[in-house]
Amino acid sequence: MPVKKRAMTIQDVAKAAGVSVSTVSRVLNGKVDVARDTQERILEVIAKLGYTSNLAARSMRSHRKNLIGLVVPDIMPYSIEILKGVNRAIAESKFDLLVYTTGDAQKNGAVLHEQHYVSLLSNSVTDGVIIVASATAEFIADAPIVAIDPHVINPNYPSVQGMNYHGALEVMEYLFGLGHRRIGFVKGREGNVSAQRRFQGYKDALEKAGIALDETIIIHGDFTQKTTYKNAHSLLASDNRPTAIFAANDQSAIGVYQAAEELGINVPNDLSVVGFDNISEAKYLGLTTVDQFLSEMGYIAVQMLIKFINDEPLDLEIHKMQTKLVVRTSCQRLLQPA
Amino acid sequence: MPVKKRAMTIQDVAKAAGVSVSTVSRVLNGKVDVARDTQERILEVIAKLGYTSNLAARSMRSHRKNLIGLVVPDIMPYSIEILKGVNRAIAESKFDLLVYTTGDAQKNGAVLHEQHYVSLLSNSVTDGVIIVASATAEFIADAPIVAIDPHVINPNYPSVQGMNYHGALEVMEYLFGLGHRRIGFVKGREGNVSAQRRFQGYKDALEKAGIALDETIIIHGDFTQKTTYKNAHSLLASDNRPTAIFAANDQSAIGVYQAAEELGINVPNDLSVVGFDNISEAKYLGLTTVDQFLSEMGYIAVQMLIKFINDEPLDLEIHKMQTKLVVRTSCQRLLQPA
DNA sequence: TTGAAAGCGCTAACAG
DNA sequence: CTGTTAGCGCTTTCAA
Repeated sequence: MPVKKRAMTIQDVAKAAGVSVSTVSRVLNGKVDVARDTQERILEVIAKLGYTSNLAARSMRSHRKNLIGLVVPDIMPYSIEILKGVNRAIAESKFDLLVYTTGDAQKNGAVLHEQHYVSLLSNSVTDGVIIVASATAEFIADAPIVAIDPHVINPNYPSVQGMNYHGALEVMEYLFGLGHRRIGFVKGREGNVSAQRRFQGYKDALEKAGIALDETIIIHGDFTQKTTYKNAHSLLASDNRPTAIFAANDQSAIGVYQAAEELGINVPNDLSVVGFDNISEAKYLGLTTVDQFLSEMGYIAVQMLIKFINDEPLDLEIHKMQTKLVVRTSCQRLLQPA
Repeated sequence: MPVKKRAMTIQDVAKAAGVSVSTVSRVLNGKVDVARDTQERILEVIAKLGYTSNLAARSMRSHRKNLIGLVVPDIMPYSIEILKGVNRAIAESKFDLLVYTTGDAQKNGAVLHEQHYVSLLSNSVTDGVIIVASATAEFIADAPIVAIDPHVINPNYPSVQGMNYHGALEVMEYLFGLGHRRIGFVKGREGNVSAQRRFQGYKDALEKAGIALDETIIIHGDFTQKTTYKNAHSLLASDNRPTAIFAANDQSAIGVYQAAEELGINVPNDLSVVGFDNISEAKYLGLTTVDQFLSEMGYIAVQMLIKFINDEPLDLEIHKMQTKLVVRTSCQRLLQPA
């Protein structure tokens, strides 16, 4: 059976210490204008009673809570990667972290509720909130907001974004450098900004290299392994097969890998496969992945948010991180076309 | 620049809709006794204004918050594994999740503060809390508590525990079945209950098999790769080398693996290595791991907690999961002694 | 240096 | 059906 004692209030402490609630409150908040012995007595009582102040009540009256909120759609590989970076920054700061999730983006009729969760935290309990992969454009909030990898970009609040476009250019250049000319692409989820950026990078790289876009070597996908696996078969089985395939994310890359394997096509000997993102087992399959440093994004977002909370200007270092660290390509595993 | 509009209150809504705050509150809480058109008007205003109720204020008055708290020391592989299971259960429930962490177990002078965080959530904002890998024995809390894998077991509140002892027995039996007789052990962190249980399982299994405990093939460790790597060298290099090594966790197993590799000892051909836990890259190194199903523990803990919150009895199914699912050994990779 | 008292935004009786 | 009112536990003036 769970413990269900009634929680103590500041009143209980006051009574036990024989003082008024306001005096206890002063001690609690480290105010200096309390007599030494009163202070000690109160602290003793607090310790003995195991009293902890009520977050809700406290948040309601005072402004600074030393708490940062993070709203994520779920705890899946993508969010987890970001969480790791956020955690690191939190550990280094004097803020604690409150992660809010419904466990499933779809649970309560989706996107509509993002605003809800943000205000839930920001208006009450936290000093600021970070929101991951949001599709909402505008937020009403008491406290500062930083968005990570938002699906739609709004100039009204700051965000940390993956370098999708430039990452894609880099990958293509690397493939060109290896001698590939016929490079297929697996598209990401329809309407997703990151996916669009990656595709744009692919197309622009082709154009710059003077290679015509060949629609027949473009595979439709939705960031899932399964869809790509299904959609990749016919292209891989045909004579039309490209020498390399660039997938919009690592899951898609795995899908290609599985389809290839089933058809007896060896990766990477017969076919080079690169995938964006680096959060799945793709790397263990010998696939090349483009690391977007999701966790860096989380780390940076916290730093930015803390600056905002403290009303400090964003310094150069953070800007640099923002633009430099977020993408790094690691293509060691790719081979030249057969 | 972050958005910093003043947050709306229920008063603003009431004013805008031309009703009293209590009427708005009723609509907000889905009470039935509100006229159709009043209701609609209020909902419209709420939507237009983008109003969201203040968590802190709401929590203070009403008892049911539909929110479950989870207190974790940090967001590291161990906690993440549990988080995944918690997330799954949350997604299936009508509760949302609030994860609280300081980012680093050591940040504020450690263990002392667990009680603090628990009451922080449980006394105010959540309907119940799950606490991971706690070292605290007693909790004072308003709401129900469930502990996951506590370092010290207290009969006063329920906990979900990994089957450390039985898992260890299973591993040993499997190794015996393969013909191993000289089986080394890498100990876990000193004073950790799980580590002790695993070691006890090792010892008891030996005894049951009529094999004397050989202290010389026991390696000291602390659950880290590095320590084990350092400590394993001399044993692996000696003639005394066992045919199999059972490590208290996966990190330790990796440490053994690295040391072995460096000495030109092939795993698993020359030496079988099994590790408890299954959250690191151990599996990709071809090491055998004992899956404790950390994520299952998280899943179960949420289910238990929800039962407590709803004052429902724990049903058989949960009990079964509690005792049956938590450990599964998967030893396919182990070979017979050379 | 301390206490009394006024709310923070909200919900829940209690009247009407 | 709706408004008035009394707090929830806390911080923060304002007085003493």
